Amino acid sequence: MTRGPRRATVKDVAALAGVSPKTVSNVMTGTVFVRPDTREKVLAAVEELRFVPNLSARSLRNGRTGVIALALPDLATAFSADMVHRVVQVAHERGMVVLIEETAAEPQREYDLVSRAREHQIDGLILNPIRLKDSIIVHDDQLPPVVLIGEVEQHKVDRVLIDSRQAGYEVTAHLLERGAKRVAAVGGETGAADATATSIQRLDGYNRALRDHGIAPDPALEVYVEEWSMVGGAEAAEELLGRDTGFDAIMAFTDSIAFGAMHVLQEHGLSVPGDVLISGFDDVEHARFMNPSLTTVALDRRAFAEAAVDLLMTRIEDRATPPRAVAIPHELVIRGSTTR
Amino acid sequence: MTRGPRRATVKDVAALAGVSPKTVSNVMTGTVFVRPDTREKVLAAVEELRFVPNLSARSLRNGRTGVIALALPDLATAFSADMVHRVVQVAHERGMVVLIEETAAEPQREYDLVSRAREHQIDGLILNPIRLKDSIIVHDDQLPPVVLIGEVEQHKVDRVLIDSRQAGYEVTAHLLERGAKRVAAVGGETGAADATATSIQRLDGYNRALRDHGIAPDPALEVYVEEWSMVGGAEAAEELLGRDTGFDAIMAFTDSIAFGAMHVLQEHGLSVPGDVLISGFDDVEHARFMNPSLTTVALDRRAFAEAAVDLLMTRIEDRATPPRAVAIPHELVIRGSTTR
DNA sequence: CTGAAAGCGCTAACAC
DNA sequence: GTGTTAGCGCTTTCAG
Repeated sequence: MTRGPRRATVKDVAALAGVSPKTVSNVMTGTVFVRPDTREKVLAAVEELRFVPNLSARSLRNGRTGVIALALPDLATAFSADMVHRVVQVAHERGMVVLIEETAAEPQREYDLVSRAREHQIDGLILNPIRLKDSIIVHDDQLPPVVLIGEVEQHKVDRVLIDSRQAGYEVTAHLLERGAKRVAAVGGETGAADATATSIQRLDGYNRALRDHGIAPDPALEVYVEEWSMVGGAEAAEELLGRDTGFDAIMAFTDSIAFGAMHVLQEHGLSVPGDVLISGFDDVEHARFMNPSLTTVALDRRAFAEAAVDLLMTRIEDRATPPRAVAIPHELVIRGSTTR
Repeated sequence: MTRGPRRATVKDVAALAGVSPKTVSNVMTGTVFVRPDTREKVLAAVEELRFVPNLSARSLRNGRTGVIALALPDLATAFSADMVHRVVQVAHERGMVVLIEETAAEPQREYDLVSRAREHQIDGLILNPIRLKDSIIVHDDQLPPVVLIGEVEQHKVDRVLIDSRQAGYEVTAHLLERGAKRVAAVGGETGAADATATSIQRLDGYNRALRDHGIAPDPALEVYVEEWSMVGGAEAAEELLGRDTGFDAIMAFTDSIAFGAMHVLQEHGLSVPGDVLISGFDDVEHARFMNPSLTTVALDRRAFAEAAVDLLMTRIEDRATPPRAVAIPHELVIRGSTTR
């Protein structure tokens, strides 16, 4: 390995500025007051030597790296993209940088991240768990600072959540009130072995809405989608069409699922919203730009990211703080896909 | 700051296993052969102490962190999301982790990243420059390992590119051959102060295609889009409709622009592809799922990410290697938006 | 193949 | 306010 020219160190700067290394350190970190003229001398030396502090050394000393990790199941989804975008922005405002990890392809990685966080030299972790069972969190006695995002049922760890149960209720009720009689729920199944809290809660809201409107649930209207993507949504729609259930609305568990489903319906000559009403979840940017635009559940993702980062930073500061949960409010955004 | 229990160190492991720290190190890094029984003893001690090596210390010693940065203008776009996804996957396969940075909101950051990479303790940087002028790269004598991605005109640095000029030619020709007479180019303008290499090349291909088909370019058909997003595309379409140019096709510089434009046209009661043909660039996943699906220029993004990561790793290994450019082939994918 | 000692660059603790 | 000393945890000499 070829290396560049040797870097200047605090010692070099100190020598040139005629001060001690500690003073250089004080100037660089800015935590202690330094007399202006000394400060100037140091800065001049820093400039001349193009001194850049070595963060590895600093981390080794003070135990903090200024790096947090964001671990999401699938980075290719619009929701993930937006989360990455927001978290990177917020973290940067707080003086931290963000390491990205993807967990869906390799479930073991989720566990690995939690248990070996320190190896990766991250100060903390924001995790959207999919396979992570409570046991992993609970059984590990020395967790790194972790914030869970999503609809996790887990009370020992900081988390940011939305009330998916209520949201699921609201969209379903909206579909029903717009005249739908046979609303399909497209996403996870409560019964599935890997049922996520998200699935369970959204489906629960859906079922309660049906009940409140005097409609009996029909298992044929519940479609399981393995991958919550457009491809998954498309497959689910084909499945649904094959079942011949006479559905007249789709309550999709994510916008991506809704997009995929809508595409297939339209390919089959069905009109949205003429023949079938469709709703999504997340309000990703595409929702506004589809044809028709998509009714969906929106949440303030900036607030979501801020809550996650801030919870994490508090936890990093004080590992003993009792776990907190922050709920981000949601809002039903009604658009063309449910407006005839 | 509250801390967890003290972590085990190589020393502790060495003591428990009855060997020297160096042997522990040898076992952990796996670079040297260690006698199986010694190895076992060490591993047992590692297990018992739940020893996790401290990467800051390791970095401090060997100058490498195993972290690369990926800096993109806007993380919220589908193209970015997919790049993040791929780069994280490839990097992970190569044993590296990825730090994400966003540059558009704060152009200074681009310079900062290049010039202060070492401070951030990254081994190298994959950068999709937008504002970065050649001067910054050229003038800095001690660059960190950098790979530029996109259509950068820059021969002193490793880069991964696609032949946007040729691709621009091909889509435009396709539009023309499908009967369009008045093709609008929606993206950047060559004349704009911040014209990017991407704009220049795509527009150049567009102009050459027009010429080869005996059509005179019309400045009224060139629409500048500041933000290459759906919102930007929507605004551009409004602008184009306002200009009353009698356009019958849109060659959008990205899929997102195309989506935004298509939405507006359809809102105005125009049919795609009936009244207007539309094409995009990038082949993001949504392209297939729009209504109609979008004709676009596809490139193998997995190959793109692999090329970027591999160039970077080679550069990290040997700073003296002459700069290389890898071209990723593209392909015109014809879909509903140009099929009547 | 394994051990001992030195030091990567920085800052916490303590002097002054 | 600033200097001195020591050491964070690891790996690289260099011996053996």
